[in-house]
Amino acid sequence: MSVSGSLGVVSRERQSTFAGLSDFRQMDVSRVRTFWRTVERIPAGANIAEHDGRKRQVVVVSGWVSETRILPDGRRQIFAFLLPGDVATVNASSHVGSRGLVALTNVEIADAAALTAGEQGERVSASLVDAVRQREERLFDQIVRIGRLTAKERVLNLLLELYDRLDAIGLVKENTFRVPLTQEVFADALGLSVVHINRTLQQLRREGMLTVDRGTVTLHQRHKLASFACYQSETQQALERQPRRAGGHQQD
Amino acid sequence: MSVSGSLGVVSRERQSTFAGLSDFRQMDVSRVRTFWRTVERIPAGANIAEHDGRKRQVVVVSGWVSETRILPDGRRQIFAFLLPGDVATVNASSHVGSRGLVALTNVEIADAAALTAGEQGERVSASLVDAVRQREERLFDQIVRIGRLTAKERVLNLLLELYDRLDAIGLVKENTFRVPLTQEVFADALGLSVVHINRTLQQLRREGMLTVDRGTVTLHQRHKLASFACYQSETQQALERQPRRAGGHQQD
DNA sequence: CGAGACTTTGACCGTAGTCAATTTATGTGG
DNA sequence: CCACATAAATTGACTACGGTCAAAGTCTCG
Repeated sequence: MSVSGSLGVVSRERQSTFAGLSDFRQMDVSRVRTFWRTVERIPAGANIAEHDGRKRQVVVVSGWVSETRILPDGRRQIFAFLLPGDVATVNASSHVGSRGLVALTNVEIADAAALTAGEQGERVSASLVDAVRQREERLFDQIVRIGRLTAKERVLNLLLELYDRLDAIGLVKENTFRVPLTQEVFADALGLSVVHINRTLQQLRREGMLTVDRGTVTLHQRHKLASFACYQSETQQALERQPRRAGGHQQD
Repeated sequence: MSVSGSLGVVSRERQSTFAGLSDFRQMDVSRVRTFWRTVERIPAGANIAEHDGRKRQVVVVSGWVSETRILPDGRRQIFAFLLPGDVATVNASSHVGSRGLVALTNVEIADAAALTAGEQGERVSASLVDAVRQREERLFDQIVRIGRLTAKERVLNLLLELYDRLDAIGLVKENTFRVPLTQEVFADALGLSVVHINRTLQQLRREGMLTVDRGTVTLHQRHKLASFACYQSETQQALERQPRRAGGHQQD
């Protein structure tokens, strides 16, 4: 008896269904057009390794990438998901035990060095610095998720983060967005087993917190979910960091 | 019936017992002496906040610091431990929900900006850049620990990391080192409960993998432990990243 | 010696893992 | 358009790792 939906299917997915450049936010569009020639295509499932010798910094233009480590005994941990606009440093080809970048969908990436070279270099460069900062901040969120949240909280928390990030690049429509991830991938990111991810999703659905249909996710009552899952959007975090005035408490 | 040992006691510890500057590694000694006047003392348990306004980068000179986040419901997650020589960026005063630096022992810190200002600035600066890189690498290790390792593995893995880091700054003698941490702190770092940390330590002791006596830890057969706990020292990681020759496999 | 912080135990519970079988996509070739 | 192959999602049964609660026991320090 089907419980009515999966988290998604990656490999067989028709490309460009969801993350075409057309959806890219303004600034990035121009940025990318200018350096279109430097864009490199990576097929789903492939590793993103350095070309010849040393490491390099790349920017995701379209598609989903995961930052992963495989343990010697086969266990796998996904550190982060990289979406269009995100930055990452490519290490060596991902040996067991070291960190690697794996394309979860068909992906387009650009070399950061190339992007910062042009005339807009200054601005792009600043943008990349910020992307790096955000990435680190998300690593901390990830640690909290797997270190201190329950399965339900982890799933919700991650989905809420993905919502915000996808929303920022225009990939959310009516509280709904595509998550081209296998439940197994989800499990490896959240430090849970596939089976448990499956059951947790079912429970969340039964409780009406979200809807999942073939890789399309809808979050209901995001505010409630956020407080339930200890989720703080990045903008909220920024606000708390800079409480303009120490006094004057406000309701809500 | 006492099982014979605790992980350690922090607050009441006589200061300077273990991490005096005298133990500091060469390069750092000179670095610190030159800027001695810029050193700031933080008492155990205190927060390390920014002084007046903006964020700043600080270097730990002596003592242990934790990078922490407190969740709205009281749960706590420790992201990392900072030892002498480590770098961190100070955010705003640690509100609930945001990241904060907490001194676990009496601590001495220096302002990174001040350190890079002097004549040796160039060299120091490079050293700091590397420290930042190492710190990030350790965040990934932390994610693997709490995401994919069992309790026993987590404890060992963390102790092995601490061993290497303390060894690098001359704070290990005969496989033994001081860990001025409460079991509760350990628990919050490893995403476990205090009770379970306690029992796990006992188990590890019974199995002869380590010895703990009043905050002094000794690891037995580090190599075996390392393989058991999926631990890779940083130097090992670096080696795998740069396999000089692809061929020529070696035994061991 | 007493107070408070830490560690240790015991009893019991529950979340999440494992294993193995089944069902449901998603495709593919004929 | 259908039969078959494969990846992914679901289920059920059972296990176990780790959490919770509460009560000692220890250690330090004033």
